[in-house]
Amino acid sequence: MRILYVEDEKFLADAVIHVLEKSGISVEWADNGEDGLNLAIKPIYDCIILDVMLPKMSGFDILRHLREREVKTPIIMLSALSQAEDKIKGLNYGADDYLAKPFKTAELIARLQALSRRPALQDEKVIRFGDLYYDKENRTLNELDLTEKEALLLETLLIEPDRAKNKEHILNHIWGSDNYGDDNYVEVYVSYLRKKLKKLNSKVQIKTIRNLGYKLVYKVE
Amino acid sequence: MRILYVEDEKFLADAVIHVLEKSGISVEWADNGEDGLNLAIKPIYDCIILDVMLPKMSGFDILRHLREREVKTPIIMLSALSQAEDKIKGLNYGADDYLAKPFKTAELIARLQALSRRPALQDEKVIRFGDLYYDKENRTLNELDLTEKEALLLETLLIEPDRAKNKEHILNHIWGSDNYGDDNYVEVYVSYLRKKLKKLNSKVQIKTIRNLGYKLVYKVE
DNA sequence: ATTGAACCTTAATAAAACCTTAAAATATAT
DNA sequence: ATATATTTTAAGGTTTTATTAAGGTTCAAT
Repeated sequence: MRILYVEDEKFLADAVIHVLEKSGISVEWADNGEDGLNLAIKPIYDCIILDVMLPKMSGFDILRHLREREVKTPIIMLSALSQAEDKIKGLNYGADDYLAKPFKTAELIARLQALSRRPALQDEKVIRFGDLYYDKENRTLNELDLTEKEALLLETLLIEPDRAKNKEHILNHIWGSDNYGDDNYVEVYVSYLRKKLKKLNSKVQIKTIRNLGYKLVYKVE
Repeated sequence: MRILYVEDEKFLADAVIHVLEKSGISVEWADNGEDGLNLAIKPIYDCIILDVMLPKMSGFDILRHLREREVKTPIIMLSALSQAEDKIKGLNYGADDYLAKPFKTAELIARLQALSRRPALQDEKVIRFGDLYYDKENRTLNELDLTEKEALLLETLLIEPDRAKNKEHILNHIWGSDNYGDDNYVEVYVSYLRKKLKKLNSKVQIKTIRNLGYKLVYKVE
């Protein structure tokens, strides 16, 4: 997935771009409204994320120009003002979604994926996450081979990596929804996968959220 | 699109319904607050339009009840009073839009469409309050993990944060209504949650209102 | 000031949830 | 057919969280 991100706060932009790229989303960045509009016109993006308050030209203005020229790229507006009024204004001008600042990047990713319909990463041959490099085709994680179930577990966790997955979800994904397997299956394979992550000296870990599920985290200290 | 319209002025209602249906919007009508609430609870509407002044139960009351039960259907408030105060009140209680009477039906339709366009905006995964950032999905509060019960307590307090919740209410919300637990459960978890707020250096506090309950406050000095 | 009720905090115990390991069963390759 | 790898099962251990209980503090009424 390839997106355009128009945002003038460099600090925020850096952080967001970092996370998005980690999730396999390729990001182009413009730090003002004019550049943003010029890029946005090109029909190469799967989605455009527009901050409202921008130098030279506001997000609303860009939005209006784009819709006037019938550029159909899905657009998500970002604004510090969570007022319903602003929300309405953006949506009336033809934005597809609206997110109030500050927002959780997981939320942004979820909405990007909702808009782009096809669950990203799904058909990628290779998935990067943190210092990990998973090759689906060869079922290798960095220099280690994974078994089938280990690989399926990893793939499950790599779909929307910021979202925790519960055991039932994982069971369905690996053993099929008919099979009402034991939670212990999951625990065992989480344990196996953790062992391999450790062996790789990866900074990626599988975090347990009690009663809720598991998720991948990239430990940056 | 299917909507619920709660309005006691029959003459107005007829006219509005007529225009909406002509635009392909299917409308159900309730002419008083009580019926309105009973219908509104059903998660089958794309939007609910609430008049403020209603027999038996005001639009604000309906709104409050709905948000308390975590009904996420988008809501548009209608009021003869275009007072800014009323608008703020409605939006604070969780209305998504506000329209002053008299209004043009074209305006209403535009707003209905704006609201229905947004994809699943209603199910917020993240709740902000003051300097707090609660991520329901990952059960994190800013950078800290919460346990299940802590999270449930916080969620309870975050529903209509301006209203104090008494211990019984909290017990029901966390331990279920059948369980007639000890008030001390609540006190213990309030204490735990306070400890985490302190650790976060948050300006949000849990205020005790003796004999009445607890509420969140955002301390701005 | 004294008192009792409501509330707070903390620590211990109990109960779940989760983790790990290894043996048994099954599948796969040689 | 045998060896090897993987999956399933099972058991026991570890950790986290929930509950209980006890003693302390605050508050408001007298």
